[in-house]
Amino acid sequence: MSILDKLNEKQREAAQKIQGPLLILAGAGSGKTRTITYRIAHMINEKGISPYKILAVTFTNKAAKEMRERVESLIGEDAHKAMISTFHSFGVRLLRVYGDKLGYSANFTIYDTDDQKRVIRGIMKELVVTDKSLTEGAIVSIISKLKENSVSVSDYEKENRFDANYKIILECYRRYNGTLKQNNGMDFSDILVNLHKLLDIQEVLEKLQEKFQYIMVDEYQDTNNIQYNIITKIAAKYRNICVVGDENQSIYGFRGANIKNILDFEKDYKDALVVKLEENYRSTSAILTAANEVIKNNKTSKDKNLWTKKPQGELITIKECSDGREEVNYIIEEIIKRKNSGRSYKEFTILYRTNAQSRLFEEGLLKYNIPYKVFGGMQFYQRAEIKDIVAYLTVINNPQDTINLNRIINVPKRKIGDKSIEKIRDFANEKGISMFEALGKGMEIPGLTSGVKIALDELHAMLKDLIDLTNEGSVSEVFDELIRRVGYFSYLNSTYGVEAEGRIENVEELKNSIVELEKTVDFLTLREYLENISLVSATDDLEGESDYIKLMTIHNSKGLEFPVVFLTGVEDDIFPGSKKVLFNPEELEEERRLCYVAITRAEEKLYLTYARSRFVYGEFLTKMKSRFIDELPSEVLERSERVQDTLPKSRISTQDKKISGFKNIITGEDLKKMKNISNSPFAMGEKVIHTKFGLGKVIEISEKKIGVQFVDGKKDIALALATKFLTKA
DNA sequence: CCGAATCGTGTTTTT
DNA sequence: CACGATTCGG
Repeated sequence: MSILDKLNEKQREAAQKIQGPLLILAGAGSGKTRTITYRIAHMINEKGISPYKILAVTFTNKAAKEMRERVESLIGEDAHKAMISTFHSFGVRLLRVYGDKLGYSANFTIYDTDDQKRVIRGIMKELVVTDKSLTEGAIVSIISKLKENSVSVSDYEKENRFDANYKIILECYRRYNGTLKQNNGMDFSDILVNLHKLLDIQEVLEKLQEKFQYIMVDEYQDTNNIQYNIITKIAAKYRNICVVGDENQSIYGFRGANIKNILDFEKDYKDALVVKLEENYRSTSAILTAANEVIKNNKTSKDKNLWTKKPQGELITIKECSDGREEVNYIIEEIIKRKNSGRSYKEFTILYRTNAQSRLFEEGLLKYNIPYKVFGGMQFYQRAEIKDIVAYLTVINNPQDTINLNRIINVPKRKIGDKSIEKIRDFANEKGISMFEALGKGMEIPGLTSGVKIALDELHAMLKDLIDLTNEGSVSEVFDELIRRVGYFSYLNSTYGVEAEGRIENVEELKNSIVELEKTVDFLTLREYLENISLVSATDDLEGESDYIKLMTIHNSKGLEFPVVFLTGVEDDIFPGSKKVLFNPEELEEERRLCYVAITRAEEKLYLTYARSRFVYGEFLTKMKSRFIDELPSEVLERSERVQDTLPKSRISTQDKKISGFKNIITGEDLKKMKNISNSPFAMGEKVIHTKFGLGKVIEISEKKIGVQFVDGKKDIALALATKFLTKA
């Protein structure tokens, strides 16, 4: 009897190969995670390998967590002794320990994309960049790419290129790195860059090689060059490296993932054992046939064909809709139909290419009172009020962090404007102290009014008290004290009016999440907490308990599976996306892999929908169905094309235009109505539907406006416009 | 220094 | 269209 008895033959072959290089090509739904977790369990329990010697790297926290839990269920406590972690958390852990060798102190800040943009924006101002074609976002992504391809500032300088913006980008890159270093901060790429730098230190490298003698990398097709280098270096001594992946699911090229890493593994390790897992346990054969056919069109696809013992199952439905609204209605009808015949909401998932597409669905679902949850998109942590609080906490954790200090120095308003900030900065530079220290010496700073000086003094004292509090208090205590001392809620109330309530709720939700987190560990330090929130991802909190429909991008759906999947907006220019794709065969292949990922999420039933016309960029565009639809084999398809429009086309479109297109244009008719309105058209407590915010309830009526509570907050609507946006529910 | 109005710009995908 | 950034008047 062995743990491995529960695996199929191929899976077992892979799990038994402990020594030497191993490549597992695992098709979608082929029991990849199962194979890895059993392999780890087998190594520890049956081969006597110390769990401390095992390093397993994944891309998302969710995957790491799942892997840990599944190993634990097989062998118990020992599972936690193995290092099962994401690339980034692994890097951060090591850098907390060894970062001083690279000039960082252990409390370094992790900067997200928004922070990066802010820094670049500042630098561009300094450099007086006039070229409008250069956005901070573009520069941020260029810098990230450079970093993840191990091109340092001096390497880039040596390239000495002649493109128009080269010099500007080079200078941005240089100053950006300087700024981050000065602030004791790292961006996501720096975590990898610095981890890689650590490995150049012989003593550290040897230590790690000796510690992690058995290495596993999940989703290997998504590794970028620097991740590849990191893994290669650590594995170089013992060469016990097992990588798992599927070249057909490489969908992160835009962020530097290099599909060659997996394609060339056999060249890198000539003695590698290659195991292909092709039996799929997830989907019906109709779905697999479709997936196989689509991916065949890719040249980079290795020879691999998914098969299943399952029957064909339901055909795949292709639905043509006249526009986005009909697409929504159709999907809702199908959901209701299937719900009535026994399915529950949580079995349905709506997938789309871009986050912006979620809106229409949200409106529709709200209207029909169908519970749903959107994953990803505008994230909780990106909301202004949350970012404010997190910025405060970040400064408390790392007072050297001037970038976050700048964010909150005048929030709430303390009369410290741009001019004053400049003076403080100059003073700090001159004295060679940090900006935080300068706050404490406000009285000595020339050119400030006395009011500002007092404000600085108070701010400094407050932050200092809070820093002291972190030594004895828990994160939630610091949090409460912060809110109280800052007077944050009254700030929200005075600046956001009726909208404040929702924002206060968000802050409270943040507090709750801290309390929840604190329950799971002995003692949560502020540093650990901040690290935790900067490394979480969109689907990390996906739990299967509650009964709601899931909405997410295809990217976010990777690694997940759902009984019924609606793949929406399958139109040229949306999926495959932008026109650039037409000219770039590599990008088209990536889009096709994305399509493959989407199809293979479905277990039992798959729908593909597209619209003949869609409202984008503020106007109606005529759309063509995606080329991917033509790549599907017709024997597994069922077309649900409308035979005939029940309403004349023109009427449909003008109606729609009225609702979503020109809702802000007021006609003579409306003006007449406005004059006649003497009272609110809606009663207190009445349920209403807003064209944009969906279902809401009237909770306030005044002379000029009515206040409506929507799901994501309270909004004010001018009485004169109320009938235009609102209808009775 | 602050708030309001205006102008301009932007759309993949995310650890 | 919708958001953010810039600009102007107080």
